[in-house]
Amino acid sequence: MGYDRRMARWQPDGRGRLVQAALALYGERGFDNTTVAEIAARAGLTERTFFRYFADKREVLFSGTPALRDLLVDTVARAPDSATPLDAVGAALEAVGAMLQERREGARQRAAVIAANTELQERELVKMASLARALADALRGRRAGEATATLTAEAGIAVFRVAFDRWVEGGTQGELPQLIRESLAELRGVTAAR
Amino acid sequence: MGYDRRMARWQPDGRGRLVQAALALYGERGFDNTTVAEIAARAGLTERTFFRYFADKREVLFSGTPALRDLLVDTVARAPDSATPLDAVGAALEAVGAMLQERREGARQRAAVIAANTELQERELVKMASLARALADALRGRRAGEATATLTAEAGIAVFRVAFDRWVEGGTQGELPQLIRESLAELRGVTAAR
DNA sequence: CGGCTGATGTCAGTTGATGACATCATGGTA
DNA sequence: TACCATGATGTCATCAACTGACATCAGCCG
Repeated sequence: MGYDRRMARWQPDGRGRLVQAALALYGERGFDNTTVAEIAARAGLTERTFFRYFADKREVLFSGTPALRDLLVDTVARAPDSATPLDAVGAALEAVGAMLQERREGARQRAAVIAANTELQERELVKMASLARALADALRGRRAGEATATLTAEAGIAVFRVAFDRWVEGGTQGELPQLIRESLAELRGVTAAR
Repeated sequence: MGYDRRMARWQPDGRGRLVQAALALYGERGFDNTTVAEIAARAGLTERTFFRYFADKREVLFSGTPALRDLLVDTVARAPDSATPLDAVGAALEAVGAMLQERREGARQRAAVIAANTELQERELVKMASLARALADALRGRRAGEATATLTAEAGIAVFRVAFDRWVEGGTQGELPQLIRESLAELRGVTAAR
């Protein structure tokens, strides 16, 4: 009932199927022991098609990055004028933290896959760097100085990294947004004059 | 006179020749348009030999990293007990800055090659991350707390990045160690409570 | 009907990377 | 002296990541 009998030429959402297939295979057999051909096969597609959607074998794990970037940028932009750059970044990080606190299991599974492979860690660094750049741009949009923007953004990403690691390691206890607040406080302590 | 007439079977320092050849070719024709076979040929060696010295095509540009790491770690270790973690990191960064202030042209040439290619930027991020980890370890050796060590180290690397960019962009003016001091001061301003 | 478009497939080729095995000056040792 | 171990290199074969050129064909639109 309600079934659309027109034969679609292909199954829908090839891209999404590739993401799922890759995540599963990387988790089961490891990144190195998985070929692109196998991913494509599991998704009912071809190797060539995989490379149409993703620039390379790693990129398939990072399809969520643009959404994170948007959330960061929007949150910084919405911060009140009275907020310092670091305040605005803190709010943005907490927003991302809240988003990940849902998706909890998915985020951890993905983190485990990445932690198991150097090449994937490389790509993760690249993505983090791109988020830092986006944050810095957003701060410049708030009239922060060039160096201030870069430093605040990179320090913020470091804060996120620390909090995220704690979150992943620390079993069920601990909510990511809270861990982010704590880490940010520690950063403030670290840089305070004696 | 003093000429050693024993025919060495191979030219000396194959590794060094590969580094020079790669730097030259990457600079002339770009990283992508250079094959490993070409690098090896210019060095009078074989593709297979290249991969005995370097894990991959990029790694050849980062042979200096261990020296930097050692300098950072040693400087942190030598910092007086009275120094805060951030003070110690600042001293270490300045030491590296002084080292690069020599080698000036070499450092810039290398930076230009890396700036021209995404894959190389990736690897640079990896190296920076490894330096951050080394710094954090050194701080833990000074009894800094876990999070404090990580945050200080990563913030320090961010400071270095900002200073280095300014140094590279800013023509002849500006000494790297001085730029590092300035950037560190800006970090302190950024994180100061209002 | 007929042509255009977009998602996919097919095929061939380049290159980065790795394993297995060969070569042979050097340097020590029987 | 003769011999053998070693280490740096070479040769060959192979895999898998990626890329370019071209083919297919359902659905849509005029």
